[in-house]
Amino acid sequence: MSVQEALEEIKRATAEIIDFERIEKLVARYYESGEEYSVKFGMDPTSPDIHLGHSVALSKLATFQKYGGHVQLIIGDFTALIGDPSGRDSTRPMLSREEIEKNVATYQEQAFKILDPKKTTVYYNSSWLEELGTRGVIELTSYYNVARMLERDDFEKRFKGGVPITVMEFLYPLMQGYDSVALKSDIEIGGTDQKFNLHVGRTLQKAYGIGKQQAILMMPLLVGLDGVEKMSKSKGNYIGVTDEPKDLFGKVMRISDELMWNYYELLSSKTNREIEELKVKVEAGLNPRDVKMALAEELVERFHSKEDAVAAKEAFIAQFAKNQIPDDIPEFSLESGIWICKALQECNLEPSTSQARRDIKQGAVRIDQEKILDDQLKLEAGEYVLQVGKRKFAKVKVG
RNA sequence: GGUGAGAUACUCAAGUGGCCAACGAGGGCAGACUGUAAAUCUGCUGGCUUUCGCCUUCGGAGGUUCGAAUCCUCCUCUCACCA
Repeated sequence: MSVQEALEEIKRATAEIIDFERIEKLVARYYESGEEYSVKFGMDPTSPDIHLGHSVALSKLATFQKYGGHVQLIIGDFTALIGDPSGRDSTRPMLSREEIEKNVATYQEQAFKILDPKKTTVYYNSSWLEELGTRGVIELTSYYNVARMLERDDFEKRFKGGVPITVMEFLYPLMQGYDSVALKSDIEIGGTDQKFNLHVGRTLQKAYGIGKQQAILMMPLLVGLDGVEKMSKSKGNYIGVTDEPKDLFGKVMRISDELMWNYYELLSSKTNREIEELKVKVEAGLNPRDVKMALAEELVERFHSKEDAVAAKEAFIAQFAKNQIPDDIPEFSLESGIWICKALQECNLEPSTSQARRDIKQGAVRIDQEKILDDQLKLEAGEYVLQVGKRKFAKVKVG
């Protein structure tokens, strides 16, 4: 792979790059002399739930690792105590030590499913921020002024809107920036929402005179399953990295064809050339479904295993292409003569008997593949497979 | 602190005494069509096996009334303007 191609891949799907010339030089130098450069990425262990959106930056880091980048993975255990104000309309609640430590463990585990451990060094920013001391903090704060701090979008909105901003929150970007000073990072990656913080790192590197300024590479926010809003837990449009293989596979299959390419660029480890080839094939008549399946398979393999990926794919084809009943469905024992609506509720297929009635009327309920329309039906002794819609199944033993 | 406006289901938002389990939109679920895609069309979207019935719900607590989401009182919270 040529330097040019490597750079193209680094640039792929980025939202914005500051000082790309520097990245060009670093990569070129690696190709000439094999000398590595450092790529910094900070993870704030503030939430226990990680979804694909969080893995976008990690995927980009993995790309850098292919082309001479050594990753500085910073666990923001100290800054998590403060809470990143980015994109927030109010002060973040502080987390306890225990919560943070628990999150750190999950984050690290997930990160190394994507990153090459041989080309990664993990740092805890408490290790230098804690010993900075009051004197150090005061020095740090002298390098930035209030007007510039208030320029940032979210602060400006809050300030104008009369929503309180604590002085502590001013410290957050300074400390994240100081990480870049401490580690003398060459490049830093972050989401577009990190723009301000990333710039502070650049500014501080200059102020402290470490002899270089980091290039900045910003990744766009991943769009969720609905294809509109950014992926987030609270919107319910997320794909969790700890989702079961089948769920993960199924969720990826539910994204639109358009969005699929976006996911490919942001998440897949495929090269630009490979992705281009896929696009050409689809143009030529290949069913986009098959391309989507390949993506689903890749992601399941990344977060679980090769075997899980193959199994998930087979199960998917059996269930949806061949209309077979999946084999790992939950089983329940029920009493003879139970009302069908009650049974559906008992098996967690329906939230209420009222909802069950409505679904039966609409022909959404099947017993052993046979559609039923009688909402007064009672189940006699025997074994049945109950189904609601295309995705919800339960095996029941009546009697 | 003063004045005014507001709080309705997952979200936005109608409704100002009975026709209200509550218009409409979005979202969600389901059906048709499909590739579990998108788009489109259709239905549903509080609970309860007496389902043209019963019960609970319109910020909270009381009250008026045969009857209240709607009127009155107090409370809580949000927003706007003024100071």
